[in-house]
Amino acid sequence: MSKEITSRQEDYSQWYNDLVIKGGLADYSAVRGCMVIKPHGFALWENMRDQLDKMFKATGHVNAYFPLFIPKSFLSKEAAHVEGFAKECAVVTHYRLKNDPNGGGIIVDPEAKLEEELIVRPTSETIIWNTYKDWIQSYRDLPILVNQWANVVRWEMRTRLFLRTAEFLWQEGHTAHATREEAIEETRKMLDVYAEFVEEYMALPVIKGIKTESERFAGAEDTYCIEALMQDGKALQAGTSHFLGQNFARAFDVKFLTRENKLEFVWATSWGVSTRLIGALVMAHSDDQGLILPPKIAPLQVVIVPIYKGDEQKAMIANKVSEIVKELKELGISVKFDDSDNSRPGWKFAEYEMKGVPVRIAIGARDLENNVAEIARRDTREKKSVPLEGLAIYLKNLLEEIQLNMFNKAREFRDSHITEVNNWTEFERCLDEKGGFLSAHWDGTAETEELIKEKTKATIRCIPLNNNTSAGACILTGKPSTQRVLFARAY
RNA sequence: CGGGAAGUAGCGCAGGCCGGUAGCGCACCUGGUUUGGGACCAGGGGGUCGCAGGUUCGAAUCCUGUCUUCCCGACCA
Repeated sequence: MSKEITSRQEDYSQWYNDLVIKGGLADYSAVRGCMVIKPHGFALWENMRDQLDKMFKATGHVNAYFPLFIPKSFLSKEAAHVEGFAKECAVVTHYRLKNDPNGGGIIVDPEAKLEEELIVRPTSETIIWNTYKDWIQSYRDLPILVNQWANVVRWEMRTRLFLRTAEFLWQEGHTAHATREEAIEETRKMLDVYAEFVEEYMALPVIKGIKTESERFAGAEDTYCIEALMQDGKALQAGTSHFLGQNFARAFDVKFLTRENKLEFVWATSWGVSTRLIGALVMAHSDDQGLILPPKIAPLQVVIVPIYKGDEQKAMIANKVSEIVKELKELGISVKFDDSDNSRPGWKFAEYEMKGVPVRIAIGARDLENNVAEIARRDTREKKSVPLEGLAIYLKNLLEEIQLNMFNKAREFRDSHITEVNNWTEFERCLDEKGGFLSAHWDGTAETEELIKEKTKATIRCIPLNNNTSAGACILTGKPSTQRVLFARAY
């Protein structure tokens, strides 16, 4: 039992680390702040990526690829942008190594200094808008709807597997439009795509909202976001979509001729989700036995474990299982028959639970006699004997039910953790004792927001879209407020 | 970048105070018995003790430096 998981109650952070590592998603690497995404974790990312990619294509986007390196001068062209990212950039200063003449091994060749340093991209707005300048002359060139799947680097002080690493994988969409309205529409559309993906495929309910000025992306006019709630009551930003206005067009001088032959700056958006979503998935759904993955993106949906005495029984079971496997595959269900002799059934049960496989089938000689199999679902840990006749259809339905159940469970948790609070005492107590989102009035100033953050570590996660306006008094200052916003401690 | 903890076999750890040439559990290999919730017996392989210096006849152990990781803060997706 070398693989025990720290319980959530004992140490939530350690529980998370245990799940990621023992669930086979990722490992620490020899490189500071960087992780190795292992096959199981990468398969999960591939499933997420493939579905998102489909959704991007369905909304008219195409993929492209821009350089990993960004000339230093590019980054400084948009003032807010450089200020936001300057503190966490990896910088390439040289292009060659050589043998140390003093015998100290390989050193950086001091003569191979770059004329202009290169920044390893923390995001690609600058290199992309520098490129778009050449792509855009007239309104006929618009819109440009490009996405790229890439890695980016942000030199973080403190890292956590998937949630915050120095290098991470993501997609970044960068679009260019002729009008403000169209760009805003794009920004909102992609937020909807993210929300749909996260809710439908990751079974994770989100709140769509808009960020306050202080939480806004560096260089954006507006940042929209989807916020999810983790089991420990902390919020996690699951995706962002930015309306960039004409900020980058101005910085990179990207103008186009309108139908009326007037020269105007282009309107921009950018939007992204990252491997951080995997962290959200783990923290939102899993339990003390291991990962719980939603069927729609689980790398493996069904595992079959044979239980047998002797080769004869094993062969009989394998024979029956091959029929089941065939039927499941015909229904598009991914399935693995684990007939390895290396470990016993109980060990396999625990292992697949750890890895979050949604459904396990155990089948032994006794089951064959009765024409049944034991079906265990990961989300509720229920076990049930089910007739082999019609098993594939049963499993298809079960997978759908698990997907739905996971979403409903997460939504109930989320909904029961949005608390309206109306005075400061309540605010502090609710934050400490209950956690989750606090719906409260705020006077709309960055100063108050900052003060609340200093006092409680809670930030304004977002102003929900379609928020009801209601007159009230700021939770801290008592000044007049027109609407409630959502506060939470966050990852 | 501050504060704490830790690096000894693939993994988890003991040994360290008091220096004498490294051990336990799991995993691994061979053979056998097993198989409905992490099997058992017997035999076996594997470690210049994170790295670099220093003290010493002798260093996992003492000293200095350094790297890495985890936890808690400041910064952030």
